[in-house]
Amino acid sequence: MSIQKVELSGPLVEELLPRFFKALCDPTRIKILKLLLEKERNVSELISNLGISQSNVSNHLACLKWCGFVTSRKEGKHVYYGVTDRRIREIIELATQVIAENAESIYSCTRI
Amino acid sequence: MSIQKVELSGPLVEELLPRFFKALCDPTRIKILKLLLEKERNVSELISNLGISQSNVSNHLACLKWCGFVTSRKEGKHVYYGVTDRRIREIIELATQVIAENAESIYSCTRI
DNA sequence: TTTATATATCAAAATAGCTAAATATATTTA
DNA sequence: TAAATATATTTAGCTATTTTGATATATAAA
Repeated sequence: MSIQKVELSGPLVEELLPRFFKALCDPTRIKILKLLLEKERNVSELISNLGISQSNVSNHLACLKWCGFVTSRKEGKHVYYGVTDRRIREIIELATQVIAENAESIYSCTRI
Repeated sequence: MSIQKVELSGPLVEELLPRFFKALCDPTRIKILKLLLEKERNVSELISNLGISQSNVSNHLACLKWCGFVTSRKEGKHVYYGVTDRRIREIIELATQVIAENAESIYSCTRI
């Protein structure tokens, strides 16, 4: 696994960054990520934890997997999902810190 | 400036995290943030850099300011905006690293 | 104080994303 | 192999967000 050269500017990154964060801006996907940051879980476990429809969970998982947030492995009838990239956790932790200091204004923001 | 105690779980964070990332999931807002990470700029400078309507820029700035991503100061007729919280840069840099390693899949994702 | 410039706000049209139901596929068990 | 279980995909309706145009406000210059 070689270290990638990261180009912080340029059209590619400007197009992909919003797509990346789009994966994080849905309440259901955040709940899924937090459950998967605790431990690996299969789809059924996620469904019962979240209390939402199976197709909804699968759709969100497909999105998270496609964009590299989670990985999956098949075990019999079940498919287990997990968060492998430690930077996902870091990003969520940093965001949580900023939120802690701006909670009221973020909560009251009607523009978003 | 005291260190905040960050509660990583709980309903508050689960509600506010998606709102926080919503601010980052729009292409125009990302472009604005990247311009402001370079240096402080006023609204007119942002308009000419982005090539979009004035009301659009102002709307996005209102959103970014409300949620604590940017700060503003008035100087005569102009209003200058800037990014003060270093963690905003860190979050975008971490995301850029992950993107660099998943560029193709993120680019091809039709679910988002 | 009138005019021009800079920025903000609001509402409506256009667009994008989420949810759920139906259906498809794959694996296990009977 | 048939039935049951687990997960994935597709589509359509619904909802939320973005953009734009019109209008408002505030400052500076004439």
